[in-house]
Amino acid sequence: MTITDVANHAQVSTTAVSKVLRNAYGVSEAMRAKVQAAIDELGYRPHAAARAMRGRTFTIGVLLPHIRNPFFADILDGLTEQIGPAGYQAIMVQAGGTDPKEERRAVDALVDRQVDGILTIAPALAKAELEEIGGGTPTVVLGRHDRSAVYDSVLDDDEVGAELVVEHLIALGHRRIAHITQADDGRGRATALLQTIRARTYERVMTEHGLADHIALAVTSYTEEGGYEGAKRLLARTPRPTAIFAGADQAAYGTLAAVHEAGLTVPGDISVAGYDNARISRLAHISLTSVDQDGAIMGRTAGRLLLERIEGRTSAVRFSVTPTLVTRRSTAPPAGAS
Amino acid sequence: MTITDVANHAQVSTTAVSKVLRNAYGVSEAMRAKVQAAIDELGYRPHAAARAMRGRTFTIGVLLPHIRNPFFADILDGLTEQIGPAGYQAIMVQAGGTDPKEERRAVDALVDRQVDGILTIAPALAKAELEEIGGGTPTVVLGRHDRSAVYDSVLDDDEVGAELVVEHLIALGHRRIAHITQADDGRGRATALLQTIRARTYERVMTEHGLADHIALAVTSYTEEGGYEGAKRLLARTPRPTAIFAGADQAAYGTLAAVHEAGLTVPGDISVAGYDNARISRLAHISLTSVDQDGAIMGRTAGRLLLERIEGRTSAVRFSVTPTLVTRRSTAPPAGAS
DNA sequence: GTGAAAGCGCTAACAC
DNA sequence: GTGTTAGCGCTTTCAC
Repeated sequence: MTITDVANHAQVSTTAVSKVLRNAYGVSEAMRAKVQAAIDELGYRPHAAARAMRGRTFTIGVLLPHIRNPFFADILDGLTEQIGPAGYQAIMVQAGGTDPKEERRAVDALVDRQVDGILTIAPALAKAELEEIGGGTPTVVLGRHDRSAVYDSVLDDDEVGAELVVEHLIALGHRRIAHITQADDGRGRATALLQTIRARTYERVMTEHGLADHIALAVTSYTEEGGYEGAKRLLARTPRPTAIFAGADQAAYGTLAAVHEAGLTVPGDISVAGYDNARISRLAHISLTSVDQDGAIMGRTAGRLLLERIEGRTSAVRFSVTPTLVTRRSTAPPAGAS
Repeated sequence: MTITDVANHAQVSTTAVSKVLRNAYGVSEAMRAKVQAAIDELGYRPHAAARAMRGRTFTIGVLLPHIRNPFFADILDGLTEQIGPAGYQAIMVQAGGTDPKEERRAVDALVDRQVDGILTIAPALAKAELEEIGGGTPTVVLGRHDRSAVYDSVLDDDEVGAELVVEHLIALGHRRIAHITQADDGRGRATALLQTIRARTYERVMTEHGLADHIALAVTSYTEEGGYEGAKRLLARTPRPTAIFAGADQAAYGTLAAVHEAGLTVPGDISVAGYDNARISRLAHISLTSVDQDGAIMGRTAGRLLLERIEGRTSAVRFSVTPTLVTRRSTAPPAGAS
C-alpha cells in the first residue's frame, strides 16, 4: 500500500497525494476530497521511513534519564498534549544511568532515526555535546541552567525552589539541616546542573543565617537508593541533623525509609523535605513537603518551542517556571523547640 | 556522511561497506579491516531511515500504558539488557489512558516507523487487533492471558498471585475482604485481561472459604486515583471491610491515602495489599504487602523472544512466571481477632 | 570475493 | 492546479 496505489485509485498523480498528505499549498478542494476518499478507502498510511528520506518524520524524540521518576510523566503528558494536535508523535528512549556515554548513545539513536526535534530531560552531557546535537536537530533542553544560542531551555528556578525549602525549615526552628544531592560527573560547568544549583543554594541560605557550621552534605544520587544511602550517612553524624532536605522526591522516599529503619519518626525526630512534588508525595501516608514545579507546563512549553524551531525559528529561547513550596506533614518544628 | 563517502574513502564499493555494516557473509578479513578503518575514521553512522527502506531498523518498539508505574521500568531494564548487546535500541510510546483507540494509534506509530519488533505491555486492544499487528511485525504481548498462534506471550500467573493475597488475608483472620479492580472496555474476551483474572480469583477464593457474602468489588482503575476512589466507596459500606486487596500497587497507594483520610489506620483498622511489588512499596513508610512478579525476567524474556522471531521463528511461545507474596506491615490480623 | 546498478516510498523541483 | 521525474541512503540481486 503505497502512495502510488492511492494515486492510481484516485486517478491522480503521486504529487497530488503527497500534497494532500502534507496539507501543502496548491491543491483544489475537489482534488483534496478525491484523494482523501482514496486514502480512507484503502486505509493507506504513509511509510515513515520513506518520508524520513526526504522530509519530516513527524516525530519528537524524548531522552529520559529513566522512567522511574513520576515527575517525568507530567512533562511527557504536557508535551504530548502540545504536539499531538500538530500531527507529531513522541518517542522516548532511556538514557540508562548518569553515564554521559550511555546518554550520548541514546540521543544518537534519536538522531539516527531522523526525529524532527529532541527534548532532553536533565541531561548529564557536556554543553558542547548538547550544542552539537542542537546544531543538527531542533533541541530543547529541560532542567539545565546553561545558556545556549543553539538550543532552547526550559527550566525551573532551582535557586528559588531550594531557598523556599531551606527557609521553611529554618523558620520551623531547625538549625542542623542536612542536604542530599546528586554527584555530577565533572564534565563541563557544574553550575549548569540543577543538583548543583540546589546544593549551592542550600549552602548559601545556611550561611546567610549563620548556620555555615551546620552544613552537612551527602553526595549520592536522586534515586531511592541514593536517598537511603545518603540519609544513613547523615543520621550517623553526631549530633544528628534534625531535618533533611533531599534534592528530589525520589531521594526523599529513600530518606524516609532510612529514618524509619533507624527507629526514628518523621517529623518527630527528623523533618524531611523533597523536590518535584510527585503525585505520590501527596499521599497521606507519605505526605512529603516538597517543591512544586509545574511539569505539565514545562512539557507543553517544550513542545511549543520545538514546533517553532521546526517551523524555522533559529534564535534561542529560555523559559523558566517559578516553583512553589507545598508544606505537608513531613516537616515540623524540631523536638525540643518550644 | 553516507555509505558512498565511506566506500570512496576506503577505495571499495558501497556493497562492500554495506556487507561489513551488517556482518554479512562474503567479505574477506582484509576488506573488513579496511572498511572498518574508514568507518571509524569518518565517524560514519548509518542512516536509520534509509536502512528501514530495505532492511532492518534495529529498533524494538515498546507500547507502555503510561510511564507512571515503576513496575514497567523493571520490564524495560530487562528488555534493554537483552537486546542492547544485539545492536537493538528500544523506543517507547505512551498509549495514553485505557482507550483502545488511543492505544491503536500509538502502536500504529511504531508500525509506521518500521520497528523490527513490538512489545506491548498490558494492552487493552482486542485480540484480533493484536493479531493483526503480530501478523505484520514480530510481537510479544506482556501481561495478557489470551493464547495466540501469531504473537508470543509473557505473563505472570495472576491466578496464583491473587490467590496468595486472598489466602494470606483470610489466614490472618479477615472475612470482609474487598477488592479494587480495573474496568475493562468490553471488547474481546475479558478473561484475557489480568485485572479480570485477579478479580475472578478473588471471588473464587472468597467463595471457596464460604465468604461469598462478603465479596465487595470496586471497579475503577489501576492508578492512584482509581485506588483512592475505589477505597472511598468500599469504606462507605456497612459493615466496613477489614482488608482491601488492590489489584495493583499504584491503586494500593491511593487506597492508603483514602484510609488515612478517613481517619483510619493501616493495618490497625484496615489491612491493605497490592500487586506488583514496586520499589516504593518496600519503603518503610509504606511497607505494602504485595505480589512480586519479576519484571526484569519478564523484560529479558520478551527481548529474547523478539530477537528469535526477528531471526525467523514463526511458532508462538508462551512464557509464564510464578509470582510470590511479600508480606509487610500493611497487613495484620483484623481488630478484635484474638 | 567484489562491484555495478536497480529500486524501496516518498518529496520537491520544475514543466506544463 | 496538476503531473513528470530525479533523487534521498541504503540493501540486494546478479554479473564478473
